[in-house]
Amino acid sequence: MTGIRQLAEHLDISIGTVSRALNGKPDVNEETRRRVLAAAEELGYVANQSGRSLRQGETKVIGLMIESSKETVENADNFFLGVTSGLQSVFARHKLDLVMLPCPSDEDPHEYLKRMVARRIVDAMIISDTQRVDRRIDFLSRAKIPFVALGRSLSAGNFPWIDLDFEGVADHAVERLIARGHRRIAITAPSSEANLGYLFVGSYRRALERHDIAFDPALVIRVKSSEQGGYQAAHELLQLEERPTAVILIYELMAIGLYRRLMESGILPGRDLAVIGFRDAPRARFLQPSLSCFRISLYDLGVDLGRMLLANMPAYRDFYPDSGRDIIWPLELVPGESDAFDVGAIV
Amino acid sequence: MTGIRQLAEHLDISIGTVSRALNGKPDVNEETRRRVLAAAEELGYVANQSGRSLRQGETKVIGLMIESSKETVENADNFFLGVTSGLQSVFARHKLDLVMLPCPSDEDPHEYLKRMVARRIVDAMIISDTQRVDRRIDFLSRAKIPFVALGRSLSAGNFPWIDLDFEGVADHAVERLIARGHRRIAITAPSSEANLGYLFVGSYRRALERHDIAFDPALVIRVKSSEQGGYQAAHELLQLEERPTAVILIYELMAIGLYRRLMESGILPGRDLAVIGFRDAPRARFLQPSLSCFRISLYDLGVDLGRMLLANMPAYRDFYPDSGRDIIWPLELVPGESDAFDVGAIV
DNA sequence: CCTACATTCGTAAACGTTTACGGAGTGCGT
DNA sequence: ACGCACTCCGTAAACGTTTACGAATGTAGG
Repeated sequence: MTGIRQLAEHLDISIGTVSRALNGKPDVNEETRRRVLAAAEELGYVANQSGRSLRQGETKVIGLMIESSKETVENADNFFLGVTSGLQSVFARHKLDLVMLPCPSDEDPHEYLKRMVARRIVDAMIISDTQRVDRRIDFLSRAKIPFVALGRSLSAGNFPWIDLDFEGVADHAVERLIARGHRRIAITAPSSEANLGYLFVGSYRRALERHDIAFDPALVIRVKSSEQGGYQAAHELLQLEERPTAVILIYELMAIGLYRRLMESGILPGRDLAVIGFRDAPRARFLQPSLSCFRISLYDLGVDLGRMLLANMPAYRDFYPDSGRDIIWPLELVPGESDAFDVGAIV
Repeated sequence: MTGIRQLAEHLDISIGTVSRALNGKPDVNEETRRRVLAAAEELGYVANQSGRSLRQGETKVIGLMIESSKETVENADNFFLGVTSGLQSVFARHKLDLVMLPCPSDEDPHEYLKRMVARRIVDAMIISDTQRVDRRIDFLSRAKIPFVALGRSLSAGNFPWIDLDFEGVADHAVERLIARGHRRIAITAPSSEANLGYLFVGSYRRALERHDIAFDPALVIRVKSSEQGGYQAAHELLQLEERPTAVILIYELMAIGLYRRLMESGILPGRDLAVIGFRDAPRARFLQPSLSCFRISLYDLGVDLGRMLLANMPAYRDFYPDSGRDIIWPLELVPGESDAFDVGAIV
C-alpha cells in the first residue's frame, strides 16, 4: 500500500510538504499542492488512520453503541438505522466517520463501553437504552469522553441528552380523546418501573384529572413494549368488566398485536375502540385501519443528536455555538383512522 | 490516561518487559507478569489501539458493512443484528472486535468501502447485499484485504461467500405442495433481474416440470420483497383468471401484507390458499394462521461466516483448517398452519 | 575455572503521520 | 550592501506500542 513516503518520493519532495499539502495547510505553494493532490489521487493514497491517530491523539471516528438485546431483535424497528443517516449527514461535514458498536448480549454494556473507549477506537460516543442509573454515564463523564445519550437518566448530574417527549404525547393523546367524548381511556406502560413509563403514565393521569376523570389503576396495562405485548394488552383490555373506549400505546409496534387480538374478538379498531400509538416503527405504517400515531423524523433526531455531540467536543464546538442541550423531542401527531370516531356520536 | 510508560514507571521496570508481560510472551518471569497484570488492572491500563495498530500493521477490528437503504429500513428485520451475535462469538476468542459500518445512502458503497479500508479502520470486511457485478469484490480481491460476502456474485473469479439455498428452498417447497395435491403454484420473485430471483424461479420451474406441470409465467409474481410487496402480490394473485391454490414467498415478511390482502377478500391462508415463506424475519413469527416457513438460525450463520473469514486471514488460518468455502446455506422448514391442507382432500 | 546454555530483562528501532522550527530563496526598501 | 519580511519547504521529533537484539545473571557440566 502506498504511504506518504512513497508519495513524497514519487513527487521528489519531502513528506512534510506532502502532509501539509494534503491537509490544506497555508504554507504550501498552490502549484505543489495541486501536484500532490493529483499524485495522491493517481496512486490511490489515503492516510493511514493509525499513524494519524497516534500523532494527533484522535481517531475521527464516532461510535454509536447499540445493544443487541433480544427485545431489540424481536421488535426489529431499525430505529438506529434511521438515526444514523441523520448523524452521518452532520459528521460528514467534518470528515468524521460513524461506526456502530454492537454490544454482545453476553457482555456487560459498561465493560464493553470501557473497552472500546480505552482502546481509543472512537473519539466520542453516542449511547442509547439508558438506564435509570447508568454506570456508563458516570464513566464517560469522569473520563471526560465526549458523549450524548439517547434517553434520560438519573445518573451523573449534568450530561447532554435527547429524549422523546413522553409527557407531551400522553397529554396530547388524552386531550384529543376526551375532546371526542371518551371518558374511559386505557394506557399501556412497560412492566418495569422504568423512567419513561413513569413520565408517560404520570402525564396521562394529570391530563385525566384536569378533566375531573378519576384515575383508575386498572386501566394502566403493564406489558412488554412489543408486538406480543400489544396482543396481551388487548387480551387484558377485553377482560375488564367495564371496557374502555380508547387505548394509548406507548409503542407503535404494539398496535400490530393489539389489532390482531381485537379482530379475533370481532372488535374493529377505529370503530369499536380508539387506538393511538407513539414513536416510530416503520412496520406499523401499513396497518388497516391506519393508526393514529405520534411519529418522529428519525433523520432529524439524528441530526440534532450529532450536533449536540459535536457541540461538546472542543474541536468542533465553534461550529455549533447555539446547539441546545437536554432536548425533549416533540412528536407530531399523524392522524389515522384508528381514533376517528366520536364516542358522543355513538352514545 | 495511563499509557504503558506510566505503568512501567510505576512498577520500576522497562516498558519492553511490561509489553511482553501483557501480551503473554514467554520470556518474562511469572512473578513479574503477575505484578504487571495486577498493576494494569489497578491503574485501568488498556493498550492504545493506534499505537499498537501502527506497530503491527493490524487493527484487530473486523468491519461489517451494511447499507441503510430505504428497503432495509422499511423491512426492518434486524437480519444483521442476528448475524452479529454469531460473528462476535467467534471473534471474541481472538480478541477481535466487530464494528458495523453503515454506508450512507447518498454515498457510493464502493467508495465508502475503499475509504474504510484505506484508512485501515478494519483488518477485514464482511460485505452483504452483493450485486451481480460488484466492484467491491474486485477491489477487495485486488487489494488483498481478507473478506467474505453474504451473498453470491458473478464478480471476481474466486472469493469466499455464504448464500442462502434459494434453489433448495424452491425445490423443497414445490415438492411439498405437489405432494399435497397442488398443481397450480405461484411464486414471488424480485422485480429486478437479480441473481437470487433467477435461481429461485429456475429451481421452481425445474421442480414443476419434473412432475409434468407446465411452467406458467403468469404465476411468477414480480413484486418488491417487502410487506407492501406481499400485499400487492396477493392483489395480483386475485386478478388471475385461474386462481392458484398455493404461493411460495421469497421473503417471509411479505406474508404480512399478503395475509392482509387475502383477508380483505375473505380468503383464509391455510384453508383457501397455501402459503410457504422463506428466510427469517422475526416479525412474521406471530402471524395467524402460523406461517409455514424455511427458517435460518442467524446466529449459526454468523458463526460460519466468522469462521470462514478467519480462515482467510493468515494470522488465524490455522485455527480453522477445515472451514468450508462458498457455503450454500441450507434452510429448515418450520411447518405451520398456512399450508396445512391437502388440495386432494378438497377436490 | 571455563564454557555453554537458559532465563529474564533493558535498549532502541520501527510503524506512518503531523507539526514546530528553522533555513533557503526572493523581493524590496534603505 | 544590508536588513527585513515573506513564501515555501526540509528536518526531525513526537505520538504509544511491539519486538529483534543483546546484555546480565544464574546454573550446570566439563
